[in-house]
Amino acid sequence: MNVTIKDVARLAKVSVATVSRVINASAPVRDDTRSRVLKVARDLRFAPNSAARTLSSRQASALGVILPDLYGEFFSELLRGIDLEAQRSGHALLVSSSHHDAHGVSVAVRAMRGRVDGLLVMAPELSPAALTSAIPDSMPTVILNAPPTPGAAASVMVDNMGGTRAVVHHLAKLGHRDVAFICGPRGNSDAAARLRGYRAAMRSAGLTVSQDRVLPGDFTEEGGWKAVRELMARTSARPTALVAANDAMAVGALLALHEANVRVPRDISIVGFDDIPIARYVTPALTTVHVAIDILGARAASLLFRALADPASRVGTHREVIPAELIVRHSCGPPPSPFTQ
Amino acid sequence: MNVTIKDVARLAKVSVATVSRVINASAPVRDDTRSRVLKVARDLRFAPNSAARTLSSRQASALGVILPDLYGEFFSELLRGIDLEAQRSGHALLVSSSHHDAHGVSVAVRAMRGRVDGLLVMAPELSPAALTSAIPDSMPTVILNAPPTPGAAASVMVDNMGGTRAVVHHLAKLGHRDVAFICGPRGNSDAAARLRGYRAAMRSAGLTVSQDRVLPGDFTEEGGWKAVRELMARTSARPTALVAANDAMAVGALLALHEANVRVPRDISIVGFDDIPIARYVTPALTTVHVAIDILGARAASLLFRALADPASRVGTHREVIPAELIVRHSCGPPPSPFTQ
DNA sequence: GCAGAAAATGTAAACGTTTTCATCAACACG
DNA sequence: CGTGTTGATGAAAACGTTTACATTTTCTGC
Repeated sequence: MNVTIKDVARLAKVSVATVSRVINASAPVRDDTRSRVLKVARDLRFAPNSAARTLSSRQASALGVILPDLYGEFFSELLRGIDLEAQRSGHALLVSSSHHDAHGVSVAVRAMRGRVDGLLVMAPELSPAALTSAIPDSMPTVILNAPPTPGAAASVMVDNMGGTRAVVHHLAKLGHRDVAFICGPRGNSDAAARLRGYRAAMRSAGLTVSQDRVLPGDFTEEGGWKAVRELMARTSARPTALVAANDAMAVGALLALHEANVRVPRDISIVGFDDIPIARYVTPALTTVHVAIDILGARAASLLFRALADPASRVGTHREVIPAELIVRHSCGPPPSPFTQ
Repeated sequence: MNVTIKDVARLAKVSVATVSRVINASAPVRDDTRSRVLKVARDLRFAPNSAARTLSSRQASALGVILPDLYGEFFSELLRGIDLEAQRSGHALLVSSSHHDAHGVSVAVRAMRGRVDGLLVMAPELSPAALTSAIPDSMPTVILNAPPTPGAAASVMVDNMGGTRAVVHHLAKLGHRDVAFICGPRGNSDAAARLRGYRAAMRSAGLTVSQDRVLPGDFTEEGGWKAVRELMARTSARPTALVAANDAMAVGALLALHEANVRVPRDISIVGFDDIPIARYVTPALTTVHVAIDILGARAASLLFRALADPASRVGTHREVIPAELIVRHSCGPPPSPFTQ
């Protein structure tokens, strides 16, 4: 078997309690004793067993991260931010993904019981009610990208509305009046917020949103492509600008427009959301909304640590919004003159 | 406190042993007893404490993943593959990144002691010797992207040599004779293997590699950009093709060439390695080498499970190579005629 | 050198499971 | 109607730590 604290104690001729005190610096120990213990521990390559430690101290020094998926750069950035913050305070990261429904999430949560001190949960496809019932009240939890949930200590979200609002204002300032929107998947809270932002901004710019200007989509490249194909097949006049609820769809839309020989931005303007790395490289480079995903993760982790340190802060449902910033590139221009169209 | 197995036992009027047997189906229990226990467990929302379970059964049902970084799509794909395989066999994933030196890796390894059954380690910047001393002999370990290491159960790696070889052959077939190479960071084993592949393929194509055709690089976009700038500043004739050790550098090189008004592929051909999503979207689309990173992760996890299940397979240092496939896009063409240059 | 205080160390009881071994009931067999 | 035999259950000992409490040692001031 592996070397335990008892082996160290025996060889250093002290009690296990003293070894524990040396290892954790949890109580004063005489210098000579300490160095003797340390030497034995090093020689034996002793490493405390985390399971035992967790069980005894009721402290796992680990965070659970529950994600819907791991596909694409969004999640690696998110994880990177979380990991950064977790490592600063000596916490390990237990990651579990592919949880799309309430059952999956609650299974994942149960599996984390006893291994983590708190939870970071992102479940955009779950209804608020489902989310509430999935998170355990015994464990501090921070929700990612969803409104504050009863039972959670806090929630961190992207300023979806602010982002789309900035986008629409930008287009309005360029002179666009007929701006269509490609939606994200039904039931996804980010998608819903972005649609709300679009509607609100259009209204505040004095523009109307007719029903046929809200196109269905699903956050995939193919979805954006299909939406544009459908739009192009119509006989009615086409919008002068297109707001996609995310970059992937914007990229797909760009492709479809290219195939239809519609020039961007001369004939039509297009904007995305997320600022994925690809956005910079498509032609024309995509005007979009940038969100610091790593910061989102780091803030969430840091809020969780706060809740962990201060039990009082576990009740109030704190809400934090990560700003979204308009990045102007080359996919938007003034609307084409009706006479040249 | 949280509800424990004792609470369930008390309410169901059985011993804790019986509850354990019901929960784990580890021994026969009479039907009526089982359903009584199950009902109480459900009512109490009992979830077994993993730490206690691990301590008692010496089985963590978790895998440790140690990575150098979490930056970019490579790692999310890798994690996705690992997670897929881990979830299939009910294992959790403990992820730890930002370990660039031997000390960092061994700290991470120690922190995992008692929380995981085995380790997946990727440490491209560590020397084989450092890697060997960092991995604990008490824990089955699979090495990612590095040659088989003494002490490890297995290693899974990308066919770096085969990939660059395919690239060079492709260029040679197009007629190129003067092919330069932009290296990855010094001390990185992938980078070294790709350089070796380039050298070997050049030799076998009967082409010579003069020292000034091997340009330093560092796997970053900026590194590729700088390498090309440096190349353009030279007074000597420039190569007709450029092999970058990864896509990021190829993208940077593309940018520098564009700035220098050198047309791709007419004036110079360029190839990358990795097939990152961006490769498809740059102009011209990048010819590169595709590697199924998720498969790499999944295979590694599956090898680790094998080692876990069969202690005998922990000794032989099994080695598995994930194929690398040439993807031809638009960044390569025949070399320019010397008369038109 | 001694009483008392303070510092260092030891003892043993948790922590929540799994698992070995013992017990007990039911049951088949002669 | 005893006697093995089997199947279900319980009691208690691990697992490797931390930590409250008890004990011993060392210091302080006289």
